[in-house]
Amino acid sequence: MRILVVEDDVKIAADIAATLEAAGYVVDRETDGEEAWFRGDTEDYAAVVLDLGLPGMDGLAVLKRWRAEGRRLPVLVLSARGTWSERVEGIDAGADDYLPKPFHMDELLARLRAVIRRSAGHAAPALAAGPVRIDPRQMRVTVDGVPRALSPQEYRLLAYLMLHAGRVVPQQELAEHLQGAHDERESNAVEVLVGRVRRKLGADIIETRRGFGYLVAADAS
Amino acid sequence: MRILVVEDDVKIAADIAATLEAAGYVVDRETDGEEAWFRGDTEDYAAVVLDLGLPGMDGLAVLKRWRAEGRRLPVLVLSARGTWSERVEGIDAGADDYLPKPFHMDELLARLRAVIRRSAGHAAPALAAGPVRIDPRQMRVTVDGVPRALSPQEYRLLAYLMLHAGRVVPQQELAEHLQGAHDERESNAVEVLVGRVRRKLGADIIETRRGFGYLVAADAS
DNA sequence: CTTTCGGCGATGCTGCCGCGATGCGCCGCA
DNA sequence: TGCGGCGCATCGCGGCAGCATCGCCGAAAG
Repeated sequence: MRILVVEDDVKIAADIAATLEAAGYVVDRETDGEEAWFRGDTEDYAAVVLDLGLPGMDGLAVLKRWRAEGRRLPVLVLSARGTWSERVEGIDAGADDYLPKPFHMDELLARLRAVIRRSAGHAAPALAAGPVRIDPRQMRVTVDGVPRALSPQEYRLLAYLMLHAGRVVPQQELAEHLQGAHDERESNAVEVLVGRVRRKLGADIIETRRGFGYLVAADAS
Repeated sequence: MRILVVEDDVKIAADIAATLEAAGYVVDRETDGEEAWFRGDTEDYAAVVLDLGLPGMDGLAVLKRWRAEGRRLPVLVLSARGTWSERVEGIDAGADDYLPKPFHMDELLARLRAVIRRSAGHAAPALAAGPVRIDPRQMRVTVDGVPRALSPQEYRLLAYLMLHAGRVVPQQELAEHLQGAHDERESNAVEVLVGRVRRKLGADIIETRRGFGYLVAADAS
């Protein structure tokens, strides 16, 4: 398993590389954005660990360029400033997961494994839960094979819930994911959005856990 | 949610405490490093806000001592000297996040929430005692495999008792854990809650120790 | 301009949770 | 041995938080 680590801070890069190598991966290191893009484009990696603050070309730009070309290799984004808006930006740019600094190496390993496994399981990373299927590349949603039109926000809500299928997601986490700023409970935006998705896809897709959050059941298979 | 604030500057500590309490947390304050270590070691906090410059025992030493003992509670480190080397030092010592002074209270709140959520999602193993199982991801409780619906408070009560299975938990400790506002015994909230959990899960799950507290038996295996 | 989207306030409903009242069992005490 | 105090169980009720739904409107996109 080859992993590309893109990180300009030498000390952090060395730490990550040591950890990954101890876990049995083969690690290539890169510090410059442009160079990183080239290597990710021409060589074959099981995954990329990508820092956002880079010389040459910004990490987000590298990621977007890969995605624009159709490169679908798993990318785990690191960022020093773990604000939610940045996280949304990273995910929107096509990151498979996001890890805010500081992090524990154990967590990096766990998430990296998850990302690789996910990409290995289905080459086309389509999410499915019950009768609902999501094709993230086309941004299309089908229920029992019948396509349904969702607005961008509705799509993001559903995708986030299905990405975390089997887990109760607090409404505050949803609110932060959809629009980073607003923390205080001053609107019912999430509830309205859930209602709209339910009307379009069916009421039984998203389950309400009063006082906890919302839940999309994971496939029993 | 109980938070331990370790900060020797009285004014700053008061500010932080006021902010956290306004956000709904229950705050314990500590100024001495040695004392802070003891409280963090013996009591149950959702997170710790830890200043580095302390009398008695240095903040980093406190943190390292917790980690050396295997205490995994989330720690948010504050420091007046926001140098990068110090930050690395704090992270290496096992801090979950680092916040250089001066900071905005909003940012403290945001990071604290992130730290708590991360620890809740990651470090929550599935609990089991007798026929009762708790799935923290789905916030769901099953008895002999049959799911039972619990309200948030009921869930927290049961989770706390099962986390401390095999130990008699005083009801005052339960009351403080559920919501520390009410100091002295002026209500029977805990007793009512225990009764409701019993009615939903079975009377023999939670045992009463008159005059001492409540007990969930640990698995004999 | 038309249309869609997303946010907001209003309203109603369900069920959570706190509280007082009452009852029961255990203990100490005269 | 009867009595009263204490700790806990149980019940019912009311306030209100949490959520669903509706309708409106400004903004942005086509």
